[in-house]
Amino acid sequence: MPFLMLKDLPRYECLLEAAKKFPDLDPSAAEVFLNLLRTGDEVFRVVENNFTKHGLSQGRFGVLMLLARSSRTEGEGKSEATCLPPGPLTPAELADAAGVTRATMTGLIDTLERDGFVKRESDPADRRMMPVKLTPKGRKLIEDILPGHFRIISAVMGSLNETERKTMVRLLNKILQQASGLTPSEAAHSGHDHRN
Amino acid sequence: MPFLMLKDLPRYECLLEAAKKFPDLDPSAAEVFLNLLRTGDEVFRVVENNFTKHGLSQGRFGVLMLLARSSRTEGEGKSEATCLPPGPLTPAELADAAGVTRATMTGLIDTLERDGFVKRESDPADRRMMPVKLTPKGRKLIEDILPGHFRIISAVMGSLNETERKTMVRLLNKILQQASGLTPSEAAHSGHDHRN
DNA sequence: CTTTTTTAATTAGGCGCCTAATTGTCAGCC
DNA sequence: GGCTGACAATTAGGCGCCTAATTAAAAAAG
Repeated sequence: MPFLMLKDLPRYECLLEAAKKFPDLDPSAAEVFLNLLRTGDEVFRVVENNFTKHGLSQGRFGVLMLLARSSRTEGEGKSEATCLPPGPLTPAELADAAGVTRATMTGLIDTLERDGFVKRESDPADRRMMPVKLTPKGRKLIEDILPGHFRIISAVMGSLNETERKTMVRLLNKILQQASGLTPSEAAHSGHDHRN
Repeated sequence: MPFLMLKDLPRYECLLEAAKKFPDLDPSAAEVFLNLLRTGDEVFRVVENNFTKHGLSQGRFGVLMLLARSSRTEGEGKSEATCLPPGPLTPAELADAAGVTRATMTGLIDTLERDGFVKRESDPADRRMMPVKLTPKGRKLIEDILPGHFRIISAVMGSLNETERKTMVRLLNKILQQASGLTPSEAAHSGHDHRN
């Protein structure tokens, strides 16, 4: 999540000091904000670092995961373990599930296909569709990576007990809810909507 | 923090189910992990969205902030409100403070200078140095953006009370500590950094 | 049936981030 | 003096992400 966050966060006293010049600055809110992005960045780097060893990135890994989750239940009736519909997925479905644009997904699939991890097929029923399938090589890669990936996640969260984990999830979701309400382009100011 | 995280996180039951196939998967750890990255991503998008309206990005904003914090105290003795040494900063100092490589910083300064927000100067004492200074235009931009930026942060964190904010910061720091120990540069013994 | 609209995927072009290699400068040592 | 190593900044090339424009095909409207 390379987003240029400060390596060394300002101390809380600095935020208090800065708030004197900026009445809109809420020191404790800013502190949570900075720590959230800083920690997210660091955790992101740790897992991405692991992917790099296998020639992947977070984005490429995400695509393979979605495909693996989808195709694991192929032929079986339900998708209990994957919570995803079975069968190959289209670039549009992958983009929506991953939260990136379709143009971005095209690029990801391009390189994944070039490296032999996935394969584009054609849908006879609708020739606009280009369903994507995992190749055996891609399946092997994801299965090789996953155990280590899970161990890393477990290690990173290892200092939190179950109660703390529940608390984290609850508070993160509160923030996510608030942020999601502000995502649609210009809901910037608190409460005022001046669209023409 | 565009890192391709799942738009809809797997439900906890799905993680439990998946753990049957992967003994290394710790469901509650994975849940915190997914929520952390998802929330970080969303918050990142909200603030970045605001920057975009002013023709900035998170990275460009970060550089301007560092320069503003540094130059605000120029001439005065201390840097209480900024916690940064006064005067212009070199690309290397900016890169270290921002947590990006020097090559990345060169690119950021390139576009910021092209747009007239900063200016490269030359250091007569050491001609390798190219200290960067904020232009009046750059200073005006950052001062125009900051109030809205602070209001957005305040709004995003608005649903957390002071106790919850303290808890978040404490738990995030626990995670950050663990994660920092797993980054390769410091993870190896002796903490020496061979980058560059 | 033909035209228009919608939709899937891609292309084109830009920025931010990276690593590796390069250029220019300083500093130490013969 | 001249050589060598360290360091600042940059360049070159790649990936991931974006928006806007394009192409092709299906669906809807006349």
